[in-house]
Amino acid sequence: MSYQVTIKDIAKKLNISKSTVSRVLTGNPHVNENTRRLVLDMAKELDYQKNIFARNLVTHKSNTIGIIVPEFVTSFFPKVIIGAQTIAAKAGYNTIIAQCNENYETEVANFNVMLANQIEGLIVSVTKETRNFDHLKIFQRKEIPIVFFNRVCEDMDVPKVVVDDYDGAFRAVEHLIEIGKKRIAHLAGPDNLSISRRRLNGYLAALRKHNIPVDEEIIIPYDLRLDKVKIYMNYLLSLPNPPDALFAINDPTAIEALQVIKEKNLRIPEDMAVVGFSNDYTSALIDPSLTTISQPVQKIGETAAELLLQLINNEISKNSLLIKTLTTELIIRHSTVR
Amino acid sequence: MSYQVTIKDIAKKLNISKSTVSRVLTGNPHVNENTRRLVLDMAKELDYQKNIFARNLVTHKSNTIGIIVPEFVTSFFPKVIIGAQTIAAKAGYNTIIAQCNENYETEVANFNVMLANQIEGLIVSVTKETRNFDHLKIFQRKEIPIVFFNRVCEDMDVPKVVVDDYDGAFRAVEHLIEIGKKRIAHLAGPDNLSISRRRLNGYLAALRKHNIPVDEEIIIPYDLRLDKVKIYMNYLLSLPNPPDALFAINDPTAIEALQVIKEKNLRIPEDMAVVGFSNDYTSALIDPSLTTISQPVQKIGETAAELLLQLINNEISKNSLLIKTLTTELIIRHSTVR
DNA sequence: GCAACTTTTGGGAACGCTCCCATAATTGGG
DNA sequence: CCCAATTATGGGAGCGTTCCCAAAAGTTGC
Repeated sequence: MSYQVTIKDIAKKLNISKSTVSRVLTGNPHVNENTRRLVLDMAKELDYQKNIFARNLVTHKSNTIGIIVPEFVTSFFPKVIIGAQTIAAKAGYNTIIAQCNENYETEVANFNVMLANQIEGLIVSVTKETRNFDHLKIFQRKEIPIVFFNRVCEDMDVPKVVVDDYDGAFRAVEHLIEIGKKRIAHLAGPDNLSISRRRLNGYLAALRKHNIPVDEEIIIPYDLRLDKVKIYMNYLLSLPNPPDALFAINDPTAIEALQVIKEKNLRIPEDMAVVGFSNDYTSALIDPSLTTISQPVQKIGETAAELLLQLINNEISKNSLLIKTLTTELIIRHSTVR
Repeated sequence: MSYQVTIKDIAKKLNISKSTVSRVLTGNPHVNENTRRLVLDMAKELDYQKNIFARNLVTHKSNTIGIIVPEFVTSFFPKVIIGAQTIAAKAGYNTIIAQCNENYETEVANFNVMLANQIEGLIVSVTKETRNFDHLKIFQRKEIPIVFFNRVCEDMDVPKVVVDDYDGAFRAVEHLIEIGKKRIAHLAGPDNLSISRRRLNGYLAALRKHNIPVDEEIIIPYDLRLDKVKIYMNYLLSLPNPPDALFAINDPTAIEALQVIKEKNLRIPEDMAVVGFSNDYTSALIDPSLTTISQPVQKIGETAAELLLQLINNEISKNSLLIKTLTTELIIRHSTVR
């Protein structure tokens, strides 16, 4: 690496002490206006770049937060990151980002990267494989604040940002009932994710409210590996008493299901209506377009970052049970209404 | 932040010098096997975490590379990042990621973040607005290696990773000609992006090869703002002699065009065939599914990172004119063949 | 014209680490 | 059994900052 200009160089050039230079550069008011100008000009002239490692070493602050997400392929997590990064940057914080390919080992490795980088706080959504949370507890021991979003660990007493999955699912299913559906299947997520459970509960509540019997036979929790959807759909459609509607845990699942239904030449929504969850970019574009629940994606990231910064600055308690729930919106398209 | 365990703590506990501890932790071989074990065990027991700021300060190495991408919404750039990050991690490098929302000012700001973080190398794809490259030249002055990918600055003598846009476009257009199309429009990208020019050239070459006259009237360069596509398509379709096919600069453009064509109740591909470029996730799912050119996305990131690491280690020359060109693949779907 | 301030500057320790140089411990050959 | 060679350890400077404390310079009032 090429030679780095230091405050010492500036000091020497101006024949003053490095303390004074440092004072100028840190915005300390106890310095003459004239010398301030001189230092600033010289810094610019020499193309001075502050050495953050030296700074972080003495201040014991890294000015960095971390974000760990399970995947990067759907646009959901990248959009959350944009939201979080925007807020962090405004507060002068750097962000380091890691994605886990939905893999538990990678997640643990990423946590260690975060630890090594001495982040001051962490925003996390876990992989669908994650059942053990010890790697998270290290952060609690070290008193590094954490904020969960989306896929949260409910047992940990840290703030969380979620959308109202229960309510969203409830409205999705109620919508199906309102268009006249009587037998609504549910492709659910793995039950280690609380998000799956909350959506399932919303589904169940809507059925109960409208006195529709719950049939375990048409509620299928699965591991979100899309190649499985075809199997489950074939199963559902070949039942003696097949469902007339499907509520899918998320849009990719719903889209996959739509393909299967189309292949079988069933009419959508007459024979089979479908609702997804998350309003992915693709959902408006496919044919038929997908009715779904949209969530304020970027807002999730912003809220998580705001919360994290408050934790870092001790404006709220580290293990507060704070849960920020953002609202969802039902978007009706052609997979339920022609 | 809570108290941090240092090598001094380990040394004190074991009654040895911090030099010896440091030797163990850096893998220096001049240390007794027995003390090595003791130090390692104690480090684990105390939950020792190396302070990278101190380390970076003395070694003058940040062990970090940067990646700057124009956007995060389509899955293209996130996938490239996965590829690059995987390679970097294998070499023991951290990665810091920044996205620019296709905004030039944000890009410049992100470059400064990279500078402040003393990255050892940078992988970049510029925004569609970027016409001035001074912010990149600072890196050259500081001898920090850069690798471009996808959207490159052709005037800069740094290694680049691209796909064979010319060839891809050529084959896309030749495919349209082979299915019998005679008047092929092109929705092109802004001409400051070399990627647009290369695809345009491939388009022109295919027409020339098959003796199809070039008509400037149906070649429309635009700024990639999707809301404009509708206007251009309406224009094209209302020409006295409208085109019978469209080659779009990328998949989002093609998908948008498909919507307009469908709204007008034209038959696809009979009245109007469409080919895109990039094989986005959505392209296989829409109706009709989109014929497109696929690129080895993750491989692009991997190649860029490999190149960058070689530059950092001085295994290749910094301003070599090295251009790695990866091959593309034509994926035929229903937007051109029923 | 001097004490008592206030404002501005300088000196230097400290942050946690690496790495050079010197010293101590161990080994082995004659 | 001693000296040289080898191996293992310790001491301490230095990386570029920040920040405390003290010193210097400038200001004020009587």
